[in-house]
Amino acid sequence: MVRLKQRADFLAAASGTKVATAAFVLQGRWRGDAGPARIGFTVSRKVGTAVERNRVRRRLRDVVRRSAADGLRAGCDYVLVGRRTALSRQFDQMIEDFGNALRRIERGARKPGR
RNA sequence: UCAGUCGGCCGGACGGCCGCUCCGGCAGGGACCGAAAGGUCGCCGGGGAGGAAAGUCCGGGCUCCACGGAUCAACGGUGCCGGAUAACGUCCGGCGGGGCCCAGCCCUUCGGGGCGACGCUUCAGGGAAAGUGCCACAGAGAACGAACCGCCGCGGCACGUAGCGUAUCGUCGCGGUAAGGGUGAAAAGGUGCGGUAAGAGCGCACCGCGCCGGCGGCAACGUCGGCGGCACGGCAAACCCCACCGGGAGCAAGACCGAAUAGGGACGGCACGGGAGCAAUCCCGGGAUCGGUCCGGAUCUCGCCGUCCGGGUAGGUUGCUUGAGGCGCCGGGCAACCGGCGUCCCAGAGGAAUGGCCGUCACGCGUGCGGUUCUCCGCGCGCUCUACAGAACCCGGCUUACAGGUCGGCUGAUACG
RNA sequence: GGCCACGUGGCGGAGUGGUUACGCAACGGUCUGCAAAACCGUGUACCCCGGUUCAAUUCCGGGCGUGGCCU
Repeated sequence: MVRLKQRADFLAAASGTKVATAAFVLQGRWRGDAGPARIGFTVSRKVGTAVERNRVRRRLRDVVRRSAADGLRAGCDYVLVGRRTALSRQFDQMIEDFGNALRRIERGARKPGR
């Protein structure tokens, strides 16, 4: 899994297509080159203490890792913004949420033409 | 055995599947990203959050800046004494003060009041006779002490009671007085006896306070004796004085590598800021330097292209974990702690690893059913299945948060001997 | 990670060791046919816990919260 690390990449992804689910918000942006898909995670301080924020990020990371082969398109950047419900939501449920969100990103990214 | 309190220690265990990161070893050949610096991608073995990692409240190491060194001033901090320590506002031991309990002693109008060994507990605990300042309201008076009501004496008035020169009461004036009332957070040594017109350290006893001296102790201080009759209210977490300590910033410190773009410098070529004018020249701007500053002035300069150079931003590498280190034994010390010997290497991330999912068990909590006088026992279900909480350069402390377990001390209750 | 400020009624915002200004808002009244404006009046606060002091919102210590800077 290639991670997003630069602040500028996060800001660019935030301007792309967004899909909200119960445990996270998925942001996607087509980067325009042939490199591998990159994933970034954002968990703000509003979510909770450092322990809870770490746990949210780790669970989301494993959600992506378990379904990475499925819907990720090369040349795209994705950012998952964690929410507090990611602490307690069923893990299988979150994997399903992620798949659905990816398909909606696909349609949404094509429709406006960018 | 149970409960409370204080202190120390621990703070889930085992297993399966899939991952992350660092170190060592083996391969050392390529592939990918990037303009470069550099980074990513194998196999095997091993390591991988805390007692608070937290708050950032103190003290250091380390790094840079300033600096020849020292002293003083300013500012900030600390504040009984001794010790521990690299250092500290921390820790240990002692001293002193306050509070509680109380053996006992003293006084008593027999109601009570004062002192108080030992014990428990608590204290940011230098100096208020160097100075300045403050002490609201109430109260007569709040800090070179003060007469409101009182109390007492003397004198005048009035002669009402009594009575024939005095007593008592009333009133006015002068004086004495800190016993009593009242105000207040605080009223100028306390209690008792004597004393007195009434009172008063006026005198005495005990206690308190101050000064001097002896003795004990490294010291803080204690104790004994004498003197003073009391002169010295509180606040320094008010200014301040005294003693001691402190240069400033912080790993986003700092070091190295280093684009793109803009800007700087040097050299070369063309051109010589804008306007008027054929031109000399005049007018209007911008920038730099000079004189301490402003105004004013003087001098130099202004564009384009190319090559090279240095600083430096993004980014990357490093700093980055062996340290006032852990564990064990022995020795010293009341203790904090110190010394010696042996042994071990024990997280190093960087949009940030140390995990995700699942199973079994232990424990706890909640709940239901059954047994049971209760305590409790058995079974089932639920819990993010665990409290507080996540290293960010590293140590020593402090403070704050914390389910539960365990060990020891003390106090109390109950049962048995 | 580090550094630094600030918490005063519903909101903004002064101030001080001794009963906290002021403005807006709210409520009640006067005025009006009804309202607005104007005028009069009322209520509501010193973030929390300890300490110093006779007395703390103020001084000191600790906690909690909010905001800013260093990139």
